[in-house]
Amino acid sequence: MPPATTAARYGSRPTMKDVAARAGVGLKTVSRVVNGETGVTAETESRVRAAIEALGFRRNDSARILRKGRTASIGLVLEDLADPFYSPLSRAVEEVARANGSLLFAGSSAEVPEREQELALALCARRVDGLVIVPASDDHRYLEPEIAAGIATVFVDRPASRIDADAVLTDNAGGAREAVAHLIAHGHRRIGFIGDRPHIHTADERLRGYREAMAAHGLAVRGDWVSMGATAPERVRAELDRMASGPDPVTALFAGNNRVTVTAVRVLAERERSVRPLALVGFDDFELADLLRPGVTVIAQDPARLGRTAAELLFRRLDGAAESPRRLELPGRLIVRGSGEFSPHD
Amino acid sequence: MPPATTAARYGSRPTMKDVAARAGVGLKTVSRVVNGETGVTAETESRVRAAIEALGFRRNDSARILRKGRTASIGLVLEDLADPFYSPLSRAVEEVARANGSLLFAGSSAEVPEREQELALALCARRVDGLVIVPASDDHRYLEPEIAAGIATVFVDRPASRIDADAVLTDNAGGAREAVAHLIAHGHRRIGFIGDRPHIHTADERLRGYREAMAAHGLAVRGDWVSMGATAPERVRAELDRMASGPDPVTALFAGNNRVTVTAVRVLAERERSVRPLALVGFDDFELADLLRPGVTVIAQDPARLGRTAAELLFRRLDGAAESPRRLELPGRLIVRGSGEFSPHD
DNA sequence: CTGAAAGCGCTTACAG
DNA sequence: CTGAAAGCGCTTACAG
Repeated sequence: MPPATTAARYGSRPTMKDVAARAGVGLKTVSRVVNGETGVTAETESRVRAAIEALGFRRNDSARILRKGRTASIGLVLEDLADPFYSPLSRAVEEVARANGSLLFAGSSAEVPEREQELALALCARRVDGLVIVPASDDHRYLEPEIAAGIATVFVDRPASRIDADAVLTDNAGGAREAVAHLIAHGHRRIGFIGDRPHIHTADERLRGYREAMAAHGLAVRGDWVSMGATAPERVRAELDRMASGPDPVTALFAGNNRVTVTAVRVLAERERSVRPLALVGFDDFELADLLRPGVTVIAQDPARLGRTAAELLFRRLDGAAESPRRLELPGRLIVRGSGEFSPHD
Repeated sequence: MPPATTAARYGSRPTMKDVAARAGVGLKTVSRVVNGETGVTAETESRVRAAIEALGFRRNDSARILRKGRTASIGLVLEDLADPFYSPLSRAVEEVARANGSLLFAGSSAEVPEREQELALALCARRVDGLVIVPASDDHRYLEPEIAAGIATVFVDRPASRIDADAVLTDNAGGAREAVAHLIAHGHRRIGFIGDRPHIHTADERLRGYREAMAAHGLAVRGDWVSMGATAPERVRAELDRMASGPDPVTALFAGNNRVTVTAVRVLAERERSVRPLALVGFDDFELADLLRPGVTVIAQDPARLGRTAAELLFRRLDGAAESPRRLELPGRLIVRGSGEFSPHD
């Protein structure tokens, strides 16, 4: 038997028009029923519902969106969906979106500026209501027309560059100061810092905090105690080996992020027991840090809270909050577990 | 100076019509330029481009989508975006989507069947081209009309229930057999199994593999050696304490997933050194498993490969591959690190 | 090479 | 309580 209406063809779908025809009512009446509006007789409504059921109709929200303005979707652009730091952030953004009736587009920039821009603009072309961005680019002027056109945008983890925009950050410099002060309090004077590539905002801020804490305690920083660059294990390993050897080795390391910390833990675990243990404090907490021996002392960020805060600010903007851009800073938190409490003489 | 066109108002945007008016050409000509079609004089084209530039026009892809059919977007529904097992899977799906010119909607079901359904249907209403689903529900008949209407759907990690659909899975039973055989080969006869809640497909399959391996070696399984349920730490801790004590304690544990394994590691680490060490093999690998002492022996899945395989199958379907639903199984891989190689006499 | 008309599937504004 | 018309911003099919 051939299909009764176009709607029954594979790959095509019934529309409100089809439902209206089958129920013998006008298009607008179907729309009323589908949207739960008042002013439809119970009898009419049940005829419409029967037609919807029989045809397997489901409203096309893409069409609805075109007519309505808001798309009830937001976009998230970050470095890497799979990164254990960013995945709780994503989840938090998603939860807030859900609570506000929005769907979430998610995409990874892989820390490539062009990919960030491509993704963000593709999302703008879809007319997402708003954007949460962990920036990879160092120039966000490309977003100015989009923001002016009404796409609310909140940056998270790192601020926007060359435009004035909302941002939710961790107090990176403050956390770094606390980490380094902790090592100093345990007697260290020669403290190394291995961080991510310079010009990444968080890396620069943590370096600043390191320098400030050293200066505040009257300690000079030797050039070869600081290393900024890719967080690839080979580089971190080589730099740590270098800093920890020679006539005047560092006695403690402040690791600038998660990946550096993990490599440092590996390197330290491999060193012979005879060698004096190096103290270690890392920026960013990570799963199982407490199960390692020694446990790893860290400055913990709260990525879920970063995401939640950013998304909530986004939806406040969408609800009309029109003050000038804000920068929110969340504190880091020192978690003492053992690796940061060796004295230089242990 | 008041804005020259409606397009300049805050929150509203120029359309092709505005561009056409400004450039003094027809709508279709603008469309041709925007879409890089041929058959436009260089002179006309540059007039159009100038108008686009001046107005800050960006094509509204939502409108385009409505007219074209394909939305160039796919949806991903999984248990938890932030879970370290699923986040590489998400990233892999995203990469394949990107390679195929699609954007990705992502959402977490939180293992709640109603949330899975709500999310999946919301995505269908947006008319995503396809769906990758890690199911939480045990009845997917609600998706039948959507699939029939042309929304390609691939299940991953767990199969669909009550409908016939594509699925990409790990060979859970096979992996579990290998894990348990490994413990048996190291001399264990009394082996416990703590798994996730029954009726979760992967949990049931791993239990099956455990039983099969025991049976294959002529070993009976005592009822109190098996515990299926929520993977909350308190429960796992209590069950492990129970199994490892009493007159006839287990000498080895096969942990049914990541979360169970981590809790087991904690519990074992807390036991006094005097107690005989329990051997442990976990299902699922996890970061730093090699840095723990002892390193944790696991059956590793490849979540990124699961995601990639599922997404690639999805796009093959979208390109017209219309064979009947397939079930692909990827192998697990035993990684020996120390925790699974204690004999019962150590 | 160029453009006017119709239509994608809805909602809005209005009339009966 | 109900529905016909217009329109959201594009693309398609067609004509000049």
